Amino acid sequence: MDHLQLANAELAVMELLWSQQPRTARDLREQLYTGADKAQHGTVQRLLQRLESKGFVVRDRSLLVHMFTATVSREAYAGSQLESLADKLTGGSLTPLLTHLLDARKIPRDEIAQLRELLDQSREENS
Amino acid sequence: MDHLQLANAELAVMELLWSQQPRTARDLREQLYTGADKAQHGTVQRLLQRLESKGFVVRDRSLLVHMFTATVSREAYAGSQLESLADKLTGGSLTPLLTHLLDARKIPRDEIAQLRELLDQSREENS
DNA sequence: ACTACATACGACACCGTGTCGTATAAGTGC
DNA sequence: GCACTTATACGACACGGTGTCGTATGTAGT
Repeated sequence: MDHLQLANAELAVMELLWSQQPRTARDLREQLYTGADKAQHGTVQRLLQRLESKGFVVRDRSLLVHMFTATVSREAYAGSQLESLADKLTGGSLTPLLTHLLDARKIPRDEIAQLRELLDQSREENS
Repeated sequence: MDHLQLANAELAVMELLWSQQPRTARDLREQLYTGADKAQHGTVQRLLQRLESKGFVVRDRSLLVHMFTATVSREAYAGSQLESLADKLTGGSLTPLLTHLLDARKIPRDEIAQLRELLDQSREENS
């Protein structure tokens, strides 16, 4: 059920849910289309419907106005995307993905430090 | 000119080029469509044309039969994809991308060691 | 019953992709 | 030069995903 992609508009919806949960469709609509010239009632509804069928969102139908909640955290989604990137391009391993960025000095020093810390931490847990 | 995506068939062409350069369109066709039932002459040509216009490939037109070469290495492409993933999902920083995978123990121990080594190496160079 | 607001979903246009067919050009052998 | 082979150029098409809307249907409140 994984490795599915989120399109732009879908991602925008997820961003909102990640920032606050649960939310109503109306709330989402007002946040997404502030210039609410017209009635995008259906658009958001459709997006949510597709997100639901992709498994990224669940809705609480117990109330008249459904409440929507993300089933996947941003970090989990990011991780799965990173995984599928590695699968597609580097046989599943992460190292080659980073190699070029490091060589090209595209990663700031403090980010590198942060990554080192993350890896250290993970080593402790695994011991 | 970056952050462009490669589609499946396009990626397959790039894979071949990455494994050996330069190549002719015919060579690529024979590798891609080994079951060469029909004549995919045009298909590969089209793919190469689009890859060229996306800037992933250059062709040497000096000969009658063009020679095709990738302009981007697999590592560079992988890196740029990783970057755009970070831009889209985590404000450009890489750490959150890895966090979940590490927490979920999805990265084998030796890969972690490999990453640590990579980061150490990069620290030396930057000093 | 009327109104206000929700959901459900068919329908559409748009774009990228993968595919093919055909037109055109360039070289080879006679 | 002519026929033949092989290459490139590119228009055209079907297909799938996306974003959008319109409309039908349902439910609660007054």
